[in-house]
Amino acid sequence: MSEISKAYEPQSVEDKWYQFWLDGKFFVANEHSAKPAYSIVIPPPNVTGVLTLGHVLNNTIQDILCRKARMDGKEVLWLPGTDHAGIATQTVVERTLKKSGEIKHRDDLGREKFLERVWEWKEKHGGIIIQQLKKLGASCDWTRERFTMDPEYSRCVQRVFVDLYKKGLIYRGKRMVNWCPASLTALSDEEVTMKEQRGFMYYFKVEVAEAPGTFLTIATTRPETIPGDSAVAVNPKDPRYAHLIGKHIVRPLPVELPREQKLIPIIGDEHVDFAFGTGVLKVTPAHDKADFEIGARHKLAQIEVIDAKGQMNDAAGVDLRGLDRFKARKVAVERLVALSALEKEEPYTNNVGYSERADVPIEPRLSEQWFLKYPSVEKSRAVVAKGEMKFHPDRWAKVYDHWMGGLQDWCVSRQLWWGHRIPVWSLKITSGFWNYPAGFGPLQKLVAALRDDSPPNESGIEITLSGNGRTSFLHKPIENSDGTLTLFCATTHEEEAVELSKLGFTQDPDVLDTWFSSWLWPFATMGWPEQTETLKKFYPTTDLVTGPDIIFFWVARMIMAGYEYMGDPKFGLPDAMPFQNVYFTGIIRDKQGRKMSKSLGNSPDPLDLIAKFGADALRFGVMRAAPLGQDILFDEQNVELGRNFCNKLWNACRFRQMQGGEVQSEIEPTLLSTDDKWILLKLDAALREVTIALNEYKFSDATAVLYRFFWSEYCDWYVEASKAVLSSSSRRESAQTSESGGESQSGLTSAATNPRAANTLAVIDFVLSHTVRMFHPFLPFITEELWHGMGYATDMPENQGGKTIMFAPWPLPLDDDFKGHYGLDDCYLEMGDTKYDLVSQGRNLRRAANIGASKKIKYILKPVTFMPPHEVEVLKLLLNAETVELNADFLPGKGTLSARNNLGELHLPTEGLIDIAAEQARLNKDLEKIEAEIAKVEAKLANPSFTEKVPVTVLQEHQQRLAEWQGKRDHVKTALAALG
RNA sequence: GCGUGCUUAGCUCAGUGGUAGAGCAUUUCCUUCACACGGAAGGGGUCGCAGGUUCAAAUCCUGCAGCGCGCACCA
Repeated sequence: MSEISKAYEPQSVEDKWYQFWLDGKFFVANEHSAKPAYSIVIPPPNVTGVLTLGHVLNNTIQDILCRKARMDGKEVLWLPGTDHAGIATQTVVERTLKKSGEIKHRDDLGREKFLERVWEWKEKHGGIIIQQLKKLGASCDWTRERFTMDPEYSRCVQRVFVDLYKKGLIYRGKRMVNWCPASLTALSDEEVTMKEQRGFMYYFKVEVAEAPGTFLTIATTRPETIPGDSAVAVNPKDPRYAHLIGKHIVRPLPVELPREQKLIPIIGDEHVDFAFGTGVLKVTPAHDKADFEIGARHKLAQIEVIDAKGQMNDAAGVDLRGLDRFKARKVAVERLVALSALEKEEPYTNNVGYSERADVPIEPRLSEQWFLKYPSVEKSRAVVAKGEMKFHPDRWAKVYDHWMGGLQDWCVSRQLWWGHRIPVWSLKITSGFWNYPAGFGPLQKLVAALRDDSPPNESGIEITLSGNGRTSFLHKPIENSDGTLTLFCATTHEEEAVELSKLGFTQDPDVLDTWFSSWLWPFATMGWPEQTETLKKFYPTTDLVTGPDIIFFWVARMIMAGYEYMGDPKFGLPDAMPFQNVYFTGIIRDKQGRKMSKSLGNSPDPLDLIAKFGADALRFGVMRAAPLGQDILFDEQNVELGRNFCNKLWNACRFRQMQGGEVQSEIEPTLLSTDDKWILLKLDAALREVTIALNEYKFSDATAVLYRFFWSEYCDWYVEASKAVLSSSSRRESAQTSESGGESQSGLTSAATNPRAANTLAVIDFVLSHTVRMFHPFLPFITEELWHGMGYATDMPENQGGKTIMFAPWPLPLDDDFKGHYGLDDCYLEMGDTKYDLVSQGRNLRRAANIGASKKIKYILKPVTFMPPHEVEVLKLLLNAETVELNADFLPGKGTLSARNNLGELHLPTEGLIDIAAEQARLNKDLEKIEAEIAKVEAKLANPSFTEKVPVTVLQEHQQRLAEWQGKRDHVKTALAALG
């Protein structure tokens, strides 16, 4: 702050200090530190993503928590990193390559070449979001940055997969999965969102084969799947249809098939709701989850009619073959009409599952995938239910519990290339396999293992093929329908993989769901499975800050992984749970309440906002608008307000700079004014409130307190009042040039020679140095600049604020000793408040008298008790008065406006300048209000049950209030009378 | 259907039993020597609706309505 600009310019400050923090290694966590640990792992953003306002919200909160923890003397680890985001990243790269005309399909490049391109893309774009987080001021330990596809991290993923496979928790199965026809991969249930869709319900009739002339009517929304129907189901209790069970109907499609090939049975199944539709359900086991289960119960054929791309296949018949499923729906309806089978169609709205990522309807599809039965479910559920791990706001605990209570196995395989390839190798064998010549080392072992019919555990056995201590896990062979066997072997070891390949095994082509890697994040980033010092020091982490939209995707799964892998006693950790507190942010929306989205274009670029207003302003604006647990409607005005606040802080410090004088000198108790005591007590209150708000994760409350304290209390009242001291002292010595080196630009200062002024500056320094520290977690850049610029760093020990405000101690509320020593009695709060209230009233009189704000005027004060000259000086200054004349016997004449409170009466003679009628109207309005209040309180006090039952303090309060209102009424009446 | 949150000033939101608050917007005045990214003074609300508990309800209870979110889902 050598040159003090009139307005704060964040651009010239922010990059400088960020580099300073990096150079000083202030973000680096020391796992050997004796300080208590505080840790957060970042929710890893998509490596090729860019910063959004959601990230700003999320990471500002984490940064506030970390910076506060550092100031509290904790050893802080904020562990950053990025996520490989399988589908999203692969899709982006694929689309880019297609756009450039380089490929038509990723097959044109092949797996390896394609992956090379994705890595190139990652190298090019991967750093962007990290750089953006730095712009925001994030105090992450960048030396520990991790990526979910780092070699060490990938090994963790493999290790966990193989371990769960060995435990029998991961299995392969042909099941109905959520298939995304756009991304051509299976998805987990969590990646499907239900959307309302307007369509039609089609009613078509079918003939009962055994009873010609008898027809059933079937209602369906998906007539294109008729060729895939292998039964018609009715409820066995349905009297309309029960007698038909066991008979057959003739399926209308495909039309070209002979009648006998289209006969499908009528079955009875409790699943059918006979109140819905016609009570007759077409069963398509290959294309509907519920139908699949009915099919399984009744051993129905699974007829696939839709392929992976969502197009009809040959089995759908000549009419539909090759058509997209939605086009096929129209054609199927046309065919039904042509057959006179369609009875009616009605507009119908139903919910359809959409792929969250690709935004296309999911196609339920039979396919072979890897599934996981979740581990450590009970512990994970209990820890939250019992409140050992706390969710904020806690209602999310219920959501979590509900989900944990209805867990479905997790489909973890994805038909993608970008991700962690599944570490399972398979080989289809025939009987000839058993006759391999003996002595062919590894193979013999394998054969021997298999011949030993009864593997030691149910799911498989551990073997070594490479012979160097590495092992693989050989799963129990799976029998195929053609009599062959498929062997599955899982390993984390390269050498074993080589051996397996030699034997003809091939690795599963699929990769794992991205969340299968990120659920290990809290410990895989800290060196697991080694027993690292980092894990010992920083696990379990303290807080997790994330959005509720990923509570199932990520939070719940991390808890389970934590228990499954960190529960091992060898770690000697106090607890296996990955974090002690989870703070769920709101979701950022635009000011119309819509979600931020690229297609709507309503998502401002945080970097633009930083460039325009500064990072501190963005942080403050977002924090101020983000109450606990509520969605945030974002408006650029919030950021503007943040900038204004920074500017206010800047200028308040600038004002102090201009006074010169010694920095942070001792405060002399005997010289403290009521204003000094008032602001010190207000500071004390603010410190308490902010500390409490932060402990409760109430960031918007905290910013509101900062704003109120600094702007409304410190700047609006204290600084203005302090000018009475600083300027009167200068007036007394007005002829003198300041001795403090020409710094007295404003002409206010002469602190060096005036002890009162010097003491005021000491109070200002005390307040500012506390304020700047209290603001630092929220506004890291400007506070670091001021900390050094104001000279507050100089007296501090090197590691406690001397070098950087980051390690300056968090300001504690004033203790009783301090208050006693400086005479900070609570009565000064009221004295200040009353004085400032009288000032406000006095200014109001000026308005009522239509006197311009800059005109110096004369007030007469009739004080209730003795009024020290200094207080009169303050009043004079705050009222912008030429004089405030003390007159205990003043009797207001006509045209004199008056205000009063407990301090006394303030009179403003107007010499007929006022609009009498307007003033009367104003006073009458006041009077009305006052009398209404008096009536209310009197009514209460007149009620015996009130006076009998109410606590004494409340009673007294009401009595006092009545007296106050009565006093006001008398005053207004007098004023009215004075007007004539 | 189940769960959950919201409904308070024109807007965005605080306020969990005892005198209705903030910021923005708005009106008027002021470019007074920290700040016009500023200062001063105003105006503006029967706290979604209906009951109940209580001396006392924006606040607690019940019901209803509207908006949002999550989960489940009937073809």
